[in-house]
Amino acid sequence: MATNRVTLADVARSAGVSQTAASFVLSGRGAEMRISADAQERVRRAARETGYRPNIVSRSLRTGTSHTIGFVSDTVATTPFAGHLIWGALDAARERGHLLFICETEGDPDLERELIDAMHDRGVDGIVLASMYTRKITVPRALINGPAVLLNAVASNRSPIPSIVPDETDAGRTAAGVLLDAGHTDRIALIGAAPPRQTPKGSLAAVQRLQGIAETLDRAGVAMLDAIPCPEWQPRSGYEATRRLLEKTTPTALICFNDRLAVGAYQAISDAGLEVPEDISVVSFDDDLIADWVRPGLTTVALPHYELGRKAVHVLLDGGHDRSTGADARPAIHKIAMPLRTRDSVRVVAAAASEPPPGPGEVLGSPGPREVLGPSGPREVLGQT
Amino acid sequence: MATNRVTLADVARSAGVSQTAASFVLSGRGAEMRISADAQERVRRAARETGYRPNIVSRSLRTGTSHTIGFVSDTVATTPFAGHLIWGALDAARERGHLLFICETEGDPDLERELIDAMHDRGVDGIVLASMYTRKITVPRALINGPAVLLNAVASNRSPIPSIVPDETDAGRTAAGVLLDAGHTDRIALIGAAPPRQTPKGSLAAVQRLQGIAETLDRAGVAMLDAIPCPEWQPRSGYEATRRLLEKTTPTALICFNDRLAVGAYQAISDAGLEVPEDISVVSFDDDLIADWVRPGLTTVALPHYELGRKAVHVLLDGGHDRSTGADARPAIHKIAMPLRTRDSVRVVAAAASEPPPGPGEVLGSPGPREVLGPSGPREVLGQT
DNA sequence: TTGTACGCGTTATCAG
DNA sequence: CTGATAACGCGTACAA
Repeated sequence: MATNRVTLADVARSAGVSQTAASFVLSGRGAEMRISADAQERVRRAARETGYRPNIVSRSLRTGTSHTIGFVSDTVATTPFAGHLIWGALDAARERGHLLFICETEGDPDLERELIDAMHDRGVDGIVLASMYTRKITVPRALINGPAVLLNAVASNRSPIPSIVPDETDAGRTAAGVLLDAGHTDRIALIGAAPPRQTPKGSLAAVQRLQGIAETLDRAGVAMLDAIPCPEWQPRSGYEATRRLLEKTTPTALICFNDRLAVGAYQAISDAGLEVPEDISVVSFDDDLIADWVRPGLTTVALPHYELGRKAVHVLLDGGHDRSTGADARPAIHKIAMPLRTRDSVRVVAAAASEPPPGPGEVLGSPGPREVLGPSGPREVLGQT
Repeated sequence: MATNRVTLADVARSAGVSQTAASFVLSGRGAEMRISADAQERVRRAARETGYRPNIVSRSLRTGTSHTIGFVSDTVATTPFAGHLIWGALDAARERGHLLFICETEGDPDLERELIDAMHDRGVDGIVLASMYTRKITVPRALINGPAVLLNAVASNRSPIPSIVPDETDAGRTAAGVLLDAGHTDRIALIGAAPPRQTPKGSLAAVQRLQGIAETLDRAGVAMLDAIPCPEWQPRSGYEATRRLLEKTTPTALICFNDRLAVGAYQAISDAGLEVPEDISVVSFDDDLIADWVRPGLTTVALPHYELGRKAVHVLLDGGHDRSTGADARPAIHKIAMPLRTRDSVRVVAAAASEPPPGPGEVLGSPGPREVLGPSGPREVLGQT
């Protein structure tokens, strides 16, 4: 395969010690094994000078650990937005000395099984099964052949595999809280609130976001003005829904169930001769690229893709010590906070306790802490020529 | 690592033959070794029923081939557009029974070396070193430890490593040809044509596209009206350049050096009270996502990312038998055709030989065949909720 | 303190 | 036609 590598035996010979001694020294157990300081030094020098690198393949065969993780996604790998999932996983893996096998199943269960098996054949230490959008999935049988975590997904069937998902319910609370904090205690409408049945297959965002919103609004004693369902979470649907809404009533704030719906809402609001945020405040979810393109910038609760990816490999690598938690140990579901990205689409209605300059929103004390920004924002996305 | 796998020894025992026999049968050399048909059948049945899968790690240790490829990119992996590079590589690898290690160097040479070494440690069969945009790179020393190809890049130093790049020169010919074919024999201006020095670090697109354009225009005997350089290939620069151009002259067609420049040009044209393509035709390069968003749709010569990715792993896997081509065997540079994506930004000026309905452009016989569309257009890109 | 020997799961050589 | 046996590179009981 390569220009002949130097092996541990080479190093040992070159240092004038046994292979065992060399092995102990290089794995840091030299002192423990009471190898002479002189011999240790000779081994290290030989290793350095010959450019010795341990052969992970053979080590893997012996120890069963390959410092390798499989990342199996439905289509996330080469998708513009959710590619940040991979970014996080990649960074976390590298920090811990692991490499990632990455592949896509294109939603094909057969291909999925084939790829998972192919990874097990290569002795991966575990598999991250990732979904492009947060949803319930049926865990493929092939996964039981080794450690695994579900990324951006939860198991619909009973399964001992832990999940990493965004905290959508809390995101709902955050979104509603932003409006409350800005003094909107009335005339709040929802765009995209759909009954579970009309929601993308297995999607969790719809119900959980709604739950968080409803809970927060209830607690504050404000009633929803209206809620228009949108089976398709695309700009066009958002536009239609908002148009219908504006025909029958006059909201002062909108919570759109994702940014693409919000873009449609922007357009409908504009068509109606109204302005964001002067006439209608808009808050949304995802922090899609467009959230920063539209004018005024869209205040939105961000999907923490990068952080999700990181967490997935951490849980995968540190996992295994949580199956003892009680007899009926349910699979752990790790919820990752969805940080608020404050932009300019929310108007402050009532004067409140704190400083006005740092943009609208972000004021009054509503139940629970409110996340802002967070350290996980990944790098810029570039063009291609 | 897993629920104990079934090994070749298990299969042999279960079939009542020696491990050697089992190995031969399962590697298809049973007949050649004249194993009894009966024994062969028993082995195959045992393998099937026990769900035997060969352990690639141990096989790799023995044979030195891991059915694994390393894909090292600067930042292409999670980039919206050029992620298609990976898509192509992934598909091609899977078709040939290989899995991909994917990682990113973020342009850091130390990290790059570390990752390449980590892959060699894991016995990869070869490494694809990918760049986000086509350019010259200095080949990292670590690559010499095994087979490799350069993807979307060529070596600036002398190096025996083959390259896969888009055929930018021919793309230039194509772009110019589109205008010629549509009857534009006059008043053609260039937006983004920059002297090599002002071009993004090591970028090849600028010079090669220009060369192809110039060559084709020359051959047709048409002189360029003007050429405005744009050191930054971004919409803003395209806007400025086009504005300046329109202040001093009146082109009837623009060749923009990429789609982002073209978007800026659209805006400047609109600001000047003119229309595309009625007043000014526009043709461009890349087939960026926006090319299909803007109205009218932008006719552009596409970067064949998917095809590039495919070709890279093919060359990597089939390579090795091309070092014998003469004594001074230069590294092969594989140029991948850039297909034309015909949309609505080019007006047909002169009536010509062929059918008018199928959109503008795509008519007269100009030197050489003109690529259209091509089978490599990958899948749709989706949202995230 | 150091060296010997065995095994991880395969493939490959070489006598029977 | 088949069955021992070695080897790939490394880790580690065990013996010296």
